[in-house]
Amino acid sequence: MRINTVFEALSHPVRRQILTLLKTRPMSAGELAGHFDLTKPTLSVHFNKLRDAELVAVERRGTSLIYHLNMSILEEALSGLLGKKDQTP
Amino acid sequence: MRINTVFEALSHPVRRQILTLLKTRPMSAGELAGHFDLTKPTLSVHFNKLRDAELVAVERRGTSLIYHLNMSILEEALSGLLGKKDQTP
DNA sequence: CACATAGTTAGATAGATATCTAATTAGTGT
DNA sequence: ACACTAATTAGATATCTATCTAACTATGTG
Repeated sequence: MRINTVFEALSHPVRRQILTLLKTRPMSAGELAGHFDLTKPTLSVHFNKLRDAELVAVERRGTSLIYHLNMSILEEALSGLLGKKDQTP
Repeated sequence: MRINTVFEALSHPVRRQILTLLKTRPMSAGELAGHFDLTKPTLSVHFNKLRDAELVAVERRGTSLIYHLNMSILEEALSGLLGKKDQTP
């Protein structure tokens, strides 16, 4: 896990919005793109950065690519900043 | 709290390192600058971004400016991304 | 196989970010 | 008032980031 890659990925509002959208359920690239006033190639670049950070995982389903949220990386990165190694609640 | 400002501030490794240094104790601008291979003006810009995001607070002590960590903003921003409004442990 | 659909990659460009040197402000002491 | 130290702001520049259009890849269907 590249902590720098994770925080860079989180630094753009569109990418955080994508993560928020994926909190409800997995979505295809096209469906996600429909929520923004940006072209598909632009969104595709954002998807790549999220994937590089492992904040999302991809699964092909026919012609569609389905993006899934990966919460655990988010938690890892944050606990890295916030505190000690093991902080059992 | 500008969530965007907070995440932008967190996106640079030097700024995250500054926060980590401040976890142990408050430090002056000069002392913080000593930990990096960058000029003071450059660090000063980083301090400003952290202050804008309210991730740190400043207190003047004689000719020195002492920077303090403000954990709560970090937690707020993160819980905003991670989950529901109130997630009492 | 030809075509349509979903999505990505490539290349170009405008705008934002990080960094430096030089100049400025603020506080302390002589 | 002057000099000294700590730190900031200003201005310039190099690099990085986001975005677009155009071209390409992959999958499914008649």
